[in-house]
This record gives sequence, structure tokens and C-alpha cells, in this order.
Amino acid sequence: MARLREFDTELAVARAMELFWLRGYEATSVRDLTEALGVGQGSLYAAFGSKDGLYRAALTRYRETLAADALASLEESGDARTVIRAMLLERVAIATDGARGCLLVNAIAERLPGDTATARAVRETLDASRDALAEVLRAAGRRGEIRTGRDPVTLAAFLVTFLNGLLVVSKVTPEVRELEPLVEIALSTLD
Amino acid sequence: MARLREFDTELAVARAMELFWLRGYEATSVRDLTEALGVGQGSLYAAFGSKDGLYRAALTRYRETLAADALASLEESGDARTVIRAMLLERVAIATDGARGCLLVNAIAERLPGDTATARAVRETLDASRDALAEVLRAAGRRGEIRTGRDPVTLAAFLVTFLNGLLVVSKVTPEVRELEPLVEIALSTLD
DNA sequence: CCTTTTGTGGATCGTGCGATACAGAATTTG
DNA sequence: CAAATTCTGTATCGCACGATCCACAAAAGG
Repeated sequence: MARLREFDTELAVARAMELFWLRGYEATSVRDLTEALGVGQGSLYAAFGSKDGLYRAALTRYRETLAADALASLEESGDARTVIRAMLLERVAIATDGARGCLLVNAIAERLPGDTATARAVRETLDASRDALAEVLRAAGRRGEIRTGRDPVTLAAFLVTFLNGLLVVSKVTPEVRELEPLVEIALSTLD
Repeated sequence: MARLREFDTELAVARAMELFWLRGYEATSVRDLTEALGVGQGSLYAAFGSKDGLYRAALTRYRETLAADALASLEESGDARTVIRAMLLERVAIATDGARGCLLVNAIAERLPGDTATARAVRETLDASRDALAEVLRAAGRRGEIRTGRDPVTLAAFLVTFLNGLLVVSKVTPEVRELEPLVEIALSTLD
């Protein structure tokens, strides 16, 4: 019935995500985006409505890829401690690459208060991470790998909170050697 | 020899700090600042050179007031666990007030990579916090309040990292009731 | 093949940005 | 009191911003 879209929407969102991730929302201009995406301003606005719309799409994509990766990472074989350690350090490695940190943490810092849509999206992602982690902890408790005295959900929330701290700190202290001992202390709460 | 400055520089920096803290660097315009500070643009540029200069002054002020408060908080009488718990929860209370978070965390997220001056300033502040905390832990170890098996500096770095996570999470989960159990888990690493 | 519909990139819109210029007011020195 | 110096607010600078417009291109239906 009409002309087809020429650019790959998914790819465009992926590139926009990279840019927002590295520079933040305000410091990334629509012109920066059109250049990086190889898409004219008209097409961009037709597809996403506004800079904000594209940002939300980028956030959603981040959530989905991150959730998929983290879940896959947590479903690796091995004892809970090993799996969680690997997940934490992998997230740090991603954050220190280019010193971009974590898009969600950056979004919280830059866009809150004010952007309630982002607040909701971020909160949901953190809750989902916590719940996935809690499930791993529950299973590990059943297998007797960790102590069972604590509520798995609270423990998982603690670990997610610590991870966010790690993602912040790794932006000014990217040396993994300095961060690994902190991870070990956090993991000692599983004893 | 010439006309005296009419506005209180310290007070102006304090107000600028509030604004940057609440809205972030990019989202705060120079005109916003002149209005909030009650100072004309000419005077502002004469005093601070640039928007960036004023931001750095605000960061410095934040470091100084924060360091002073935190140190005072840590020098309260009481056992280490109580003192550290109070310090963590006080920082959370400050961050959730107005959902502004922590200026340092916001600075890390919004201005890095790129602003090396801010990176250095933030890193120094985190190191200072860690060292002050390590001193408290050392003293507590000597008094037999906490277990002495761990390096106090590493333990302090863990607590600072966890605190930063708490400051991030509290921006989307401001309910202290939900955060207190996480603090207790973090404090259990002192056992 | 012609009409209709949608996508295209570039030109353009009005606005607000950070920064500067400047005329006048205030203060000190001689 | 006059000269010199600095601070004051405001007007203005050039520019980049997000958003929109639009002439043309491409695909589908009759």
C-alpha cells in the first residue's frame, strides 16, 4: 500500500542505546543520533515520535538484552556462589568497557526525579533482577550450598543493590583487581 | 581599591549545588542559576568563569559538607555497628529527600567518561570516605566489637560501594523500610 | 500505468543555550 | 573631589537544540 521503511528499526534502537549509554540523555543530540543511526530526522521522528520516545525504546532494549544475558548467566551450571560471582564481574566488565557504566544507573541519576516513565521501567527491571536472583538463591538453599537462615528475596535485593554500587564505583575505579575483594565480601553474606 | 562583591559567594555556591544536585548538570541552565542565586550573569561569570567552574565549586562544597557531616556522624559515641548503620541511613534520608540522590553519584553517571576533573574529585572523595570508615573499623576491631579477620580498608571499601548502591536504589525505592534489611545484611559482614 | 500511501533526507522553524560586551554604580586611593 | 578599578544587571552574540515541513522517491492497489 505504500513505501517500505528502509532502515532496520532494531539496529537503529541498538545504536541509539549505545549513544545514550555512553553520553547520557541530555548530552546526546538528535543530530548525533541521526548521524550514528544513518537515518534522516524525518524518518526518526516518524518512527519514534521524539527524542524521548527513542530514549524509551533504547531503555526497553537495554532491559531486554540485559535481562536475557543475566538470566542466561544465572542459569549456567555450577554452584550459586560461582554463578553469582561470574554475573557480578561480567556486569562490571560491561560497565567499565568505555567507562559507560550501566544505562539504568545512568538513567536513574540523570532523569530522576521527573521522568516517571523511566522510574517505573527501572524499578521493574531491578525487581525482575532481584526475583531471578532470589530463585537462584532458593534453589541453592535447597541444595545446601548456602545458608538458609535468610529470606532469599531480601538477600537478592541486597546483592542487586551492591551490584548497583559496584557499577557506580567501577566508573571511577575500573581496575577489577580492586573490586574483586569487595565482591567476595558481598558473597560472604551467603555463608 | 574598587567596588566590593555584593553577593555572598558561599551562599551562591550552596544554592548552585542544590540546583545541580536536583536536576543534574545539563538540565540546569545558566539562567536557572542566575535566578536561583539572585546574581546577574555578568557577576556569575566574573566569579566562576563558566558554568563548569560553578559546577566544580558546587562539587567541592558538596565534598566538604558531606565529608564533615560523615566524619561527625562516624565520631558519634556508640559501637561501630550502630554508628555505621546511622551513617548509612542518614545518607539515604538525604538522598531520598526530593529524590535528588547523591550529587557525587549523579556526577559519576552524567559526567563520566569525559570530565576528568570530576572523576578525580569523586575518586578522592570515595577514597577519603573509605579511609575514615576503615579507621572506625580498626578501632572497633581493637575494642573487639567486630571480627578482625578482614582487612579494614577492604571492608570499608565494600561498605562505601554498598552505600553507593543504596543511594542509587533509593531513588526508585525511597521506602526506608525496604532498604533497612539490606543495610542489616551489609552490616552482617562485620560479624 | 496511474493513484494512493508512506518513507526519505534536507531545509527550516522558533527557542533557549553558554558566553560576552558594555554602560553605569560603587568603592578605594591620592 | 577626581581618577582608577571592580562589580552590577541587562542586552546581545552566535550557535545548536528539538521539532516540523516538504518536495520527492518508492511501493501497492485498481
